[in-house]
Amino acid sequence: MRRGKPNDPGRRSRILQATLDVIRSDGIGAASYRGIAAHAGVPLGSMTYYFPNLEGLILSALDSTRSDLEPRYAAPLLEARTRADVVDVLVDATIGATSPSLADIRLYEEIRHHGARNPKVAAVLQAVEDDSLVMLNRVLPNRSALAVNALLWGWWSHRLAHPDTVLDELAVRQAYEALVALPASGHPFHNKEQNHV
Amino acid sequence: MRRGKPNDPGRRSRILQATLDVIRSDGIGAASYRGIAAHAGVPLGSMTYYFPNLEGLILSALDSTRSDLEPRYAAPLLEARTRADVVDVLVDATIGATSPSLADIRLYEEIRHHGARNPKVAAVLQAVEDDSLVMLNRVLPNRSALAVNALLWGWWSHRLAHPDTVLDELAVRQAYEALVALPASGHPFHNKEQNHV
DNA sequence: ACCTGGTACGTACGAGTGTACGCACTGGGT
DNA sequence: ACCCAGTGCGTACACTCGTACGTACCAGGT
Repeated sequence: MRRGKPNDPGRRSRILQATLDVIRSDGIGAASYRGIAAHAGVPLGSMTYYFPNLEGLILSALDSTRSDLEPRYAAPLLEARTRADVVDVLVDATIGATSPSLADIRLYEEIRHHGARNPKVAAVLQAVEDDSLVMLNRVLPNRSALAVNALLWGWWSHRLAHPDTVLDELAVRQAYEALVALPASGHPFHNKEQNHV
Repeated sequence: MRRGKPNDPGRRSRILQATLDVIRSDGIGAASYRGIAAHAGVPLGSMTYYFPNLEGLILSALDSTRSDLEPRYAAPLLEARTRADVVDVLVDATIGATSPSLADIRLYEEIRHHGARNPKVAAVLQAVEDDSLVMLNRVLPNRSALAVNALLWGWWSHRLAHPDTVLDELAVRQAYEALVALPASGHPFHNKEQNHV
């Protein structure tokens, strides 16, 4: 065993990755120094060296998911021109190609779950949500953005609770169409534009 | 200390209640035999006597929330005559008088959270969700019911993630109105009825 | 050639956990 | 009067956990 050398340079990030893996598969509650160390193939002493306390490690790992989430619908949303395009992006993010895997949804669930009690995690959670709302606000009236954001999480959460059933695409699509067509705040006139069914 | 006597007859249910209290305030992860025993004012030995293992205790406690959840909008929903009534009930269940407290939402969160990993809890979770969907299906087309159910949870979850901000009632109402007005499956005709803005 | 500061890690401690187990005590049957 | 099944509980064991701490090792300065 060789000590002292400026060893494995990617070790720190490997630990972070292993932390996310463990959280994804077994939850934050199962994220122990020893378990993560075994998963990452590093000795226990390395863990406390790079991350002096466990909470810091977990927070770093959770925070690193922010950059994973953003591209989920950031790019497609910016390209969306009509409201029908926006609906397509949302449907896709809910059940299509750009939608998260069940493991990823579980990971978001972990963040929400711990955010409800731990203020530091709550900050991460709000940051993620705000990123998402900012994206939506660029292409939707504010009320719609809020509702769409809530519904998106509702669908994901539904998938998690019913892993064996698949959501009907038409039901998902029509719901988004209805929300996207909501009038902007303060101006409850009927909008006339491009949401063909 | 008096032993042997058929003691406190309500002890078993007091333990269950204390379990829910602990879970509500500190989460399932903090639900230990010793902590619950202290909270309920019973000795540790009583815990393992009434509930030989911890998982059984937690499952029993979670399952007992089913009867608390149902009346949340069961009765009002059955009285709803028009779709506008349904919207009122939903808005109320989201942010109004019949809406759950943050502590209760946290409790549902706990159930969802553990349901994603523990099959027994998943069964409890699906039962609760199915109860809810059955209620909604009585007064709404099936597609609407699914979307409404997802959105309701989305709103609640939003409240949990943003405890300091209050949801705008009009935004909530309009979103439900849009979903409630969705066409029934297979018949995408425009509906003509009573959803005044 | 010696020292020194920093990196990497092995180990041990104290706190907390679920659960097994055995003893104390009782009310009812004989 | 005795016994005994069953209820209620105190205690201890085996284990896991986060973290503190000492030590081995190396590069670079003097």
